[in-house]
Amino acid sequence: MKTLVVLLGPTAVGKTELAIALAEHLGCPIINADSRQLYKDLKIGTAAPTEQQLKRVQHFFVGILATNDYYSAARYETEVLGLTEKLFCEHDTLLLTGGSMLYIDAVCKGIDGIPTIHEETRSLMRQRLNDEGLEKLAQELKLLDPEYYATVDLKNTKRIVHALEVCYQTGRTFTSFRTATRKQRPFNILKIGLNRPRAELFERINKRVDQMLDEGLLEEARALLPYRSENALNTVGYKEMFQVLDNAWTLDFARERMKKNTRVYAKKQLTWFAHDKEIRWFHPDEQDKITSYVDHAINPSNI
RNA sequence: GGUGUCAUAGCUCAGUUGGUAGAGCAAAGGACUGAAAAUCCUUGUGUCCCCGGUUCGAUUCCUGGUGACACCA
Repeated sequence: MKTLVVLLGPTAVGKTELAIALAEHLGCPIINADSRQLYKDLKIGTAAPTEQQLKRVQHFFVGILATNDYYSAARYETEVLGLTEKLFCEHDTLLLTGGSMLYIDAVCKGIDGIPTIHEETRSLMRQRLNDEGLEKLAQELKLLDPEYYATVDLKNTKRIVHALEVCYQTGRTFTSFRTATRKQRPFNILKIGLNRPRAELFERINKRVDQMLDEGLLEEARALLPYRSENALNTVGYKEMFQVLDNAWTLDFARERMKKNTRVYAKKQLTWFAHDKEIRWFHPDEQDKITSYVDHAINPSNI
């Protein structure tokens, strides 16, 4: 039986290095599950694997997108499943690693087939939001999809607008697409979570932000300035750098905001992962424990 | 050594004409289905420096102590 080992955890916990060690141990490639490392020009700010690391183990889904490429969790699901089908012909085990919660769930559990919204619908709704306001759109959603209206967070613009977009484009309720059924996968999934005591994690985050700035994050961001409105750049680190480039913030202020926002992000990741009872948690220093856990899980008779 | 000012949340501070207190930052908790590093929600009990005194009641007023800072010697 084939196994997909999923190595996950909050940002800066130490996934990349451990993933490479584990992949070398298993003799398998790595599939990236970090939604921002997909973009080829977001290197420093996403702590993407280095050239050297990429040489040690074959990586997939790293640096495959241009900054203005559209992408989504659903597309990721499809593409990763396609890739695993091929790779499992040559490997019994594959390693998926990253911290994008929704992307990981999309691969492991699947997400519902909600249609992609056309650009004209999208810009129309954006315009209406601008002209009419959230309150009015929410009332409209109440008429078109009362069931979703009853559960949606009424202050969350994105959710309300997206549900309306789906209603208008398809002529069906948004709810009718939301089956929340778990899809079966033709392989086993073994989830390994990496975590550290909060103080230790935050210390690493703070240090890594300083390191990113030393490595030239500001220049990386400057080069991306023409694309600043792209979703790919709605990302911790780049947002703060743009404030500096606008002369709105000092570099030191941006540095502190970046640290704070990264900490908040790490906390969100942990909140999400906490619900997943399939995850077996380890400290990143417990490499031996992790490899023997994986070895045993992959082939129980082997120990 | 003398005089003065200050001591309140993890930090910087506000405040209580005496009825045990609140901002910013930091932090904590949560939601999440085709933009997810996104988007959105919630959360402030702390020996009000310490020992006494006055008072029905002191973080607030008073004596003393301790510490910090400033000025004068």
